Amino acid sequence: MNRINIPYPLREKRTPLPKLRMPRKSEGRQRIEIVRITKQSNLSVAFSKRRFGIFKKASELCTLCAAQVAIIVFSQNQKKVYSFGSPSVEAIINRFLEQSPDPSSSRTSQFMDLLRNASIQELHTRLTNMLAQLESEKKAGKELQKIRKESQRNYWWDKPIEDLGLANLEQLKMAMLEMKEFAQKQVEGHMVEAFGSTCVRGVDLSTM
Amino acid sequence: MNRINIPYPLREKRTPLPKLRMPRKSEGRQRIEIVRITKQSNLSVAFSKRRFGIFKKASELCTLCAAQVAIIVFSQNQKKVYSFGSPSVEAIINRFLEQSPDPSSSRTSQFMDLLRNASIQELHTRLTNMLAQLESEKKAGKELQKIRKESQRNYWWDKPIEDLGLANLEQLKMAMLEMKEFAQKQVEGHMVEAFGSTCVRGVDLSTM
DNA sequence: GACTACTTATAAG
DNA sequence: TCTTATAAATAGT
Repeated sequence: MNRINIPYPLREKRTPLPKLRMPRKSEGRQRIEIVRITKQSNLSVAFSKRRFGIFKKASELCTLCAAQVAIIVFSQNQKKVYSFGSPSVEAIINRFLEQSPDPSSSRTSQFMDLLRNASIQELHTRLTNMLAQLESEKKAGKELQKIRKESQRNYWWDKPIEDLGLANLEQLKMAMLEMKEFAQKQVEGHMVEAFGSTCVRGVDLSTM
Repeated sequence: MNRINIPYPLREKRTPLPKLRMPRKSEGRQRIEIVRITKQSNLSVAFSKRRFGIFKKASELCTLCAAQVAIIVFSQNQKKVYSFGSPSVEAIINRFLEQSPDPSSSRTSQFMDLLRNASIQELHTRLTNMLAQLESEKKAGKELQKIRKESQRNYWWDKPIEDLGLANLEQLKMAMLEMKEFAQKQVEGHMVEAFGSTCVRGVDLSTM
């Protein structure tokens, strides 16, 4: 990792004898699209490597910045759980849950809670997934619709993206409309705040 | 990031006129020890960058490997909490704690009710009005925006909710428009369903 | 809030 | 697993 990385074309020039130059032993790391990996073997190795990478990064963040971090990862089939926590997953979960705001009966508050905790990221992630899924499905020319037992489902946002149906998409649309409302509320709140009034707690929206 | 990285010594050789060669603009990234950063300013920026990096990695892991990930980060002074969750932090925490799902009290259930109770017509009307208002607010608020201490934040999702500025709301709006467009396309058109996956609950915990 | 030149992560094999 | 070549993250400016 620490060796000087000489681009191949340049290195090639430094090799006088074409016959002697080493053939590429590998194409090296290739850029990949952030789309569901289809090949199971690739998925497994990527999952391991990346999970490890994230945990390592988290560990570094804790040390470098005196932060407290908890990470929970469910594998694809949800058979396994991997976790990282400093000082401990449970301690951090408790802290996180403690500072949960009281449930409110107002629609806006409910929605704010949702947004605060997950929704933008969640929806965005799902959107990305859906687009990717749609593209690949188009490419593959598949249009098979499986009949499934909807009855055993819970809520659509708890399901894998590929399980979303038309009715669910309508709900998604409505959810997004609600988000717009939320945005407007924020603008209003922003204006108010600028004039000296305040509110609110310090939990933020999750990232994309 | 994607540009070819030509090692400086080589690039220098390719520059015939010494006078014209660019002086090093920076030392570039330096290796650091994974030890608590003492300088507060450095710590802050490192915290932001790395936190973002981890969340991004987590997001990628979710998409690439169909994993479910939750991350909670308490900042150094523990004044702020940052979280990432796909599908949601709470859903994953619940799974992690192996709590029995209680649909009637969950946020997703609240959200479901919220969606059920709203009429599309109503939301559309309100949406139209809100968009118009948002536009005008955006222009009118530019001045106020400047006055606020937006100083060195990078991404809106890094901010506590009360700090969302108009520009950030614009991004939020864009994200929502994006999702809305997609949802409508899907509703009007076709939805591709794939394989039926089932909800299993994780059992054995393993840690890194 | 952008850059640059590094270090680090990782896709392929 | 292990290596290689490249993509991506990021320390310092």
